[in-house]
Amino acid sequence: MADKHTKNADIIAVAKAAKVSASTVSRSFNHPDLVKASTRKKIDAAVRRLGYIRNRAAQTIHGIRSGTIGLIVPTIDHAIFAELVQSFSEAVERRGFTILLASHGYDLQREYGLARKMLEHRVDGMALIGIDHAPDTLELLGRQNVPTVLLWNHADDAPFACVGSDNFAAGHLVGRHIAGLGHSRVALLFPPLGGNDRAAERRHGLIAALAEKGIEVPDEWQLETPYSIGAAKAAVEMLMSNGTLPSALACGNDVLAWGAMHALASHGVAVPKDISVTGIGDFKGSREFHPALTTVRIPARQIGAQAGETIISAITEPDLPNVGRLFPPELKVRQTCRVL
Amino acid sequence: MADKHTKNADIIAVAKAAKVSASTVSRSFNHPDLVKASTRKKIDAAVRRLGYIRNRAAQTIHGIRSGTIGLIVPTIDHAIFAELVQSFSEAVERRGFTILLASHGYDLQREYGLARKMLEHRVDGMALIGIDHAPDTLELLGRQNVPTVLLWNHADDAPFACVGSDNFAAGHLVGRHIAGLGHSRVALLFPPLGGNDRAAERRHGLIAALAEKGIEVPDEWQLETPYSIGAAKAAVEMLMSNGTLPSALACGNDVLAWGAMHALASHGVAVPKDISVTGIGDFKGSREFHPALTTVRIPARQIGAQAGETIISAITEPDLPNVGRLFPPELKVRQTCRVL
DNA sequence: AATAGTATTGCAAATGTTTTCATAAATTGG
DNA sequence: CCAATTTATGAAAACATTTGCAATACTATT
Repeated sequence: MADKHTKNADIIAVAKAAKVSASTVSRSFNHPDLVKASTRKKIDAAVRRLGYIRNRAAQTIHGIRSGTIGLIVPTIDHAIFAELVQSFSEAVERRGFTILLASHGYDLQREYGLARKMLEHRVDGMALIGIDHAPDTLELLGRQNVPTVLLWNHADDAPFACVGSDNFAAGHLVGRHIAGLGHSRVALLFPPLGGNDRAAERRHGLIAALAEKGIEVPDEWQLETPYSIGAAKAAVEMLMSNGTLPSALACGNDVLAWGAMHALASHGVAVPKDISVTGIGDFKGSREFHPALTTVRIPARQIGAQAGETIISAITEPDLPNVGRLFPPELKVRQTCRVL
Repeated sequence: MADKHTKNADIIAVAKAAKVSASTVSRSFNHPDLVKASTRKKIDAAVRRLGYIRNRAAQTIHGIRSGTIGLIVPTIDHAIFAELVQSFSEAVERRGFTILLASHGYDLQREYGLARKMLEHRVDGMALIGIDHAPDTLELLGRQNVPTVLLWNHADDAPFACVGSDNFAAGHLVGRHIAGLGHSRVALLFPPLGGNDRAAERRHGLIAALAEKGIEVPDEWQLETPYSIGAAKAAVEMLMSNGTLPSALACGNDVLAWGAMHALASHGVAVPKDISVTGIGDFKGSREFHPALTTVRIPARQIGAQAGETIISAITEPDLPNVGRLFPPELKVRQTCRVL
């Protein structure tokens, strides 16, 4: 163990140890071709001997990039964003960037505060989930002129480049599928819509598709629960105890659908024989579920990876136009729906 | 929109706009009680007008804390660490810190590189998963004298404070439970053990408990698959097609158990009638699963939250001894095991 | 009204780098 | 072997802050 009271080495200590100037040390890191091989060797030796670690903060105040990207998500807790965070982080890591991560719990005002904090850290770019944000947040990001990308949802008129799917279309896809199968008595299980434009649009799309076939969802079949297996299960158990079941249950995402299916299974209600169930998302595990979940695929890994590429290129090539990308949702018909 | 070529305001611009010196502006942020209320007002107005955002990089090179904590996990992809990351991040956010997040995919050499990068960013503290790390990593952290906490696993002789559970005990708990139920023909489903001391210890504990009852696990029943529902399902399907089934299947974690149960269900093998299944972890959803999964609870949220507290206090009160905390694993007997 | 004390502010140095410019050293061509 | 290049290095300024110290402006006390 090095003794505790030694200041950690700085570039000047290295310079002294290698008997060169600080400039040379700096150059040997940033433009190695400009320094003689033998000097570089001496420097490398000194670096190792002293355990020197460069100070990015000091670089950053020169306008050099901080090498960090701010990522603010509603939550990391669930399957929902874990995959996205993972693939996004892998993509930016590959280019030498590191992620500053924070979550706001679907509170867009907290999101603003977090965005500010990330700007204080001088992140080189920002990634947010969804298109709807507090006006403050949008103005802040615009004014500070930080490359920004919006993930998970997509719209042409969004305030920044979007990399995501069309959530209205995703909802519409399930709605049309269910209606097409002949279901008219359908229940909805969605999360609270506040601060969650993705869920809101899915729901709109779903209801719109049903309406096109003249189907309406009665109030008592419009269930709302937080994104959690436990809450979904409880909600569906409540539904079961309250009289007649619908013939189909459309869930706002796969996690909700899993919870619903567990509830149904433990009460001996067979899927799809007695009731059809759909999710949205196609999370890992939905295909393997028994019965395999009919859902709409929103390719989280691809979105995360692409978003990483997009933000990196916005950072490293600021002159290129910063275009987003739409990953169209895709209906995955599996085993949880039957024709009526 | 502000015009793009205006430099973002710095503290001097604010000072000019408020007709005071930069020192006063700085003081008004850091020691507001030292500046007259009226001056503070002028400054605040200028800050708002110019959209000034403090530059933490510049503060950091003064030895002021960066306000960031490095968190390096094997992966964020699965349920496994998502909950932990979430609760850890909430805990440190509450104290005004932000997380720098990276993942190494169970490659401890990559972990070293990531740790280095985080040190370049001058994180105020570091959190790693597990106790085993590359010697380089340990030496680096020790030498740089960065408060460090090890998550998820626990040992008294660990190189840094641990906040986690006893994974050997966790494995032992299931082993004893299964053996106690009269099972002697048991199969194991575990992830690759390289770079994963948690899984390795669970497995040891499990095998030790079985051995105490004279039970051995034949080679062909020692299954290994990555942590994924899909891979687990495939492995168990393979197992089913290869002759006789064991009477119990002990899985290295709940995700693996879910995959196994889906495989069994889709082949009409009833749990627990035809085969008993156990997990480890007690992830969200395991209790709601149908049938409810018998597993060992490792309280991810508590561990994450406590680890957050621990690292913060190690940072803000460096003189206090940096002690960890053990969350003992707890057997959750539910519906997936039967007595033989 | 003068003094002592306190509250407020500004100046300048310091933090750890990078970079521009200038200088010194080495190499090349004749 | 000298001049002309080219290559390698160092000095100093710059980056955006904070802070110790000194100076100034108040307030209260007599």
